Amino acid sequence: MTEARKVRALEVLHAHGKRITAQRALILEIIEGSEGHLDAGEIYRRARAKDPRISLSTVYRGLNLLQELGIVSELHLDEEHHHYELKDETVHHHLICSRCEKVVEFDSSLVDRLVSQVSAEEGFTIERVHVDLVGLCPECRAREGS
Amino acid sequence: MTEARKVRALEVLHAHGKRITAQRALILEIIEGSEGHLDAGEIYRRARAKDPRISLSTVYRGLNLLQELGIVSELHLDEEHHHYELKDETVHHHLICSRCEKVVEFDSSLVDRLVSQVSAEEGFTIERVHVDLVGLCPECRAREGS
DNA sequence: GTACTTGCAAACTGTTTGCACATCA
DNA sequence: TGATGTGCAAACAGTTTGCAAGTAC
Repeated sequence: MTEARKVRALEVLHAHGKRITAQRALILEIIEGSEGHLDAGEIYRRARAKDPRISLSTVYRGLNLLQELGIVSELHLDEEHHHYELKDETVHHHLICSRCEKVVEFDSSLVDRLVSQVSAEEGFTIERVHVDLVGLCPECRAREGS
Repeated sequence: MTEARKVRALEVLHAHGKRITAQRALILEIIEGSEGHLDAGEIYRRARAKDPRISLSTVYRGLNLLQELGIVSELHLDEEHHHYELKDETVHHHLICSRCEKVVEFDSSLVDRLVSQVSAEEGFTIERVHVDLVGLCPECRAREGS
């Protein structure tokens, strides 16, 4: 099933006249099987475990291509680097634990209401919506004591 | 009035045993009189217009200090660099024009409702909330035609 | 006077690019 | 075979740091 998404992604590559190389398939596989939200460095590290000869620039080029074709999205969860996830049909936003960095996805109709309200008030035509909530996840809060 | 905020900021500096240098005052002045949301490079450029001898590292160090003391906040409006604004008592979020890069601040009680809802559902204790809506501002939409 | 700040240059991190070689269709 | 993709090294942008000289208090 998650496998099906990878196959679909590879078809999109092919449909755009791009080659399906071992490296690209590997990058997709890693993003797929990872709860998403990895950064390029981490994808590179994991890729090297499977194929020690892959280069960091190939990872970046692969991610950029996948992004152009709409297969993955680039996130800006923190200030320092980009993170990537498989693009999903369902819109969702991110809850990020400030201690363990875990990312949980959520969606809420309140977001849509917010967008309608703000766009009506300010006259913007909204194209993209980013909602990131940062805080302690239940596990870290428990561990935290207090 | 906006002047008053700068004075207050300088007092905070002083209260923390930090010196009030011409460079720090200049950085504050620039952020103050700028509709906010400048990045370090732009602050540096404007600072040099007033004091050609200021260095980029001084700007970065100043911004980091101001941030540590809670006087300015660092934003991540786009992927590439940090932006800074004077920290305000009132919470607000950002509407960003994808064409002219203009930033409009907004707030809405729907955001608070969203936070309560999500934190109740997922068990997170929310510490920070980022809502960024990206789209065309009214002016750019008009100019755009279509 | 002395601790804090600055300017400069050099280091670092994340990301992109030029180029020769490899490779898939 | 010819267009595409890869690996490597070098280039970049944004940001940070070490150090000697300068400055606020």
